[in-house]
Amino acid sequence: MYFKKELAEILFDALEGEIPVQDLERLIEKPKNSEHGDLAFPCFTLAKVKKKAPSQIAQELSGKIQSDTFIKVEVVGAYLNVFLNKKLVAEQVINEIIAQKGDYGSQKVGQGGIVTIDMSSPNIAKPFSMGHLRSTVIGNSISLIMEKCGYKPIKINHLGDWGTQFGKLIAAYKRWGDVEKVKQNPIKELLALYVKFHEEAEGNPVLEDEGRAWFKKLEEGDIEALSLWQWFRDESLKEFSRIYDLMNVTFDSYAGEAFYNDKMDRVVKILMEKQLLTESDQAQVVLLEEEQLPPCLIKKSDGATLYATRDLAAALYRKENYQFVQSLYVVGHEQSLHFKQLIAVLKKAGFDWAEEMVHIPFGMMLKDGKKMSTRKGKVVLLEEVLKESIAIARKNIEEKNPNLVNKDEVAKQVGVGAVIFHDLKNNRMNDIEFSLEEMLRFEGETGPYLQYTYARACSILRKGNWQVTLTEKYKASWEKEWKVVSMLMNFSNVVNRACENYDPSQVAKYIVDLAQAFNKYYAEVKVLEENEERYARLALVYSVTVVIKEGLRLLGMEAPEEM
RNA sequence: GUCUCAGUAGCUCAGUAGGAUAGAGCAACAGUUUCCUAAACUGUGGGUCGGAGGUUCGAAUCCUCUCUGGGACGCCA
Repeated sequence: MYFKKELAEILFDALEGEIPVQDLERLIEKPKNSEHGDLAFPCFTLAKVKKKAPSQIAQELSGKIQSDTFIKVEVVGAYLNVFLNKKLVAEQVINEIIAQKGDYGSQKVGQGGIVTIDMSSPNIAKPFSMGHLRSTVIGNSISLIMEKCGYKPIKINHLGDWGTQFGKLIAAYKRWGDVEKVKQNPIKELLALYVKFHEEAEGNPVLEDEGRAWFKKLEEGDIEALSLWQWFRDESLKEFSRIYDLMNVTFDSYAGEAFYNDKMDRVVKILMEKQLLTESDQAQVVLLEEEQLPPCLIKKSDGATLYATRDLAAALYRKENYQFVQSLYVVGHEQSLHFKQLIAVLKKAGFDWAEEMVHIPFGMMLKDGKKMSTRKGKVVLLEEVLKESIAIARKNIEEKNPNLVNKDEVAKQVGVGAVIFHDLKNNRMNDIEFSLEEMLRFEGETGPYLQYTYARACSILRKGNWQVTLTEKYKASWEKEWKVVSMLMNFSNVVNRACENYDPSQVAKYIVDLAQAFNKYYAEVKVLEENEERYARLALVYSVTVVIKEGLRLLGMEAPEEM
């Protein structure tokens, strides 16, 4: 809210400095009910200091608020309800939006600081499931929001491209694989080989040894193993990038697990030098008793490293390579303990910057109330869901707007938008029960609803021949527009809060509220009616399009001008 | 067992660093297109905010305990 500080200062003077301005500002709130004005100041806490009844204090203060911006003050019980000068404020807000366009709501708090974001991170040779969707979509939106707040995000796709599983995959391919089949449908074919390997291995333990042997060869740099691994990786990545393209997600780095292979000895050495390693059951661990955490496993009893070791190496590399001010990990809540341990180990090793690392957890995609398992093949594939969603969008266009020119493009934007928004609209931590029906709902609080609102607004602007002009003299009281205006005013606060809390749902909910307010407005007000307020109304409609479009962009969604 | 997340309308969820009568969407029912795209809008019904204590002028929100469900807890990531 723009004017909190201003009101706080006036109250500060009125109270003759008895209470610090910051405290006053914190007490000021936005009333839920618009009848209670635009800002409210409850006087309960003052009652103790002043030793007077709260309502009496409110009464006394009300006389002392004189300002062009605060045009009316009402006392209701212990509350001081303050009303803004609608004309002054509305025109200020709208001119700001017209001048700044997409930059409206941008901030500088980040001061160009680099923030690495570990996100998406699918496993090579495995399908891109709905589970990976969350990390991708949440991470992408956080990167956009942080960028808007002045940070410089670096998106890192920490691919699962190393491990014993690749030995098994190579072994399976050598036995039953077919070049052409893999080329045609890489992930499906590789997954089939992987599944077959496990099935066969149950009755034939030789296979396990074969798999291990191939992974050993891979680690030792065997040409054949390495080239097969490279090939699987390339093919998988090709398939993943189809999905990323569809969702408009890009990465600054694809350095995955394999990348850190040669960087782990150093980590072990550092931990050894600092005497943090302890032997336990032939394995090397870092004890974290003082931190009240279970020990962190660094080396297996056979000397091999583990994912904690790899993540430590990655953390070091990222700090040295990027000099981040924050390092974010958008990874499921199941791994919360792992990240606590990771940060604790780094701190113990004397790396103070470990405090700049933040795990951003999120709830799981559930199927029938349970975690989805890749093993049973019952996993839901993201690409199929997206295709289905696009098809439904396409069908809707055919029904509702058959004359639309670029139907395929719009269907893509709407279909993908529905899936993205469904994931972002709620608190990250909530588990999501997978439901196609729910996800592909296009009415109510959904992505398509927001895009539709935007398209309608654009349509009005087209019909009204709206041209962007600055500092036009408006002729309007802004009474009916006020609710929308006050929401537009709040945009930067919302962005700010979303950034501080790494929470895209704040933005998502805000756009829904804005869209609802706007839909209500133009359902009862005829924007294009020829009278002296027409220009002001069009300016408002334009402002709404700017903010909705920018809000959607921050979620990673597109805003078609017609649909 | 320890740690952790969640529990608000039939369903899915909001509830802004405790505040004024607890809000949306979906579903149900009843309406709105000679009028800017009905993917919209209007109205109706629906709640012991899991439970019990406590702090406070004031608690869905903070503290303690408790119940229910999810998840994690050394050689997978």
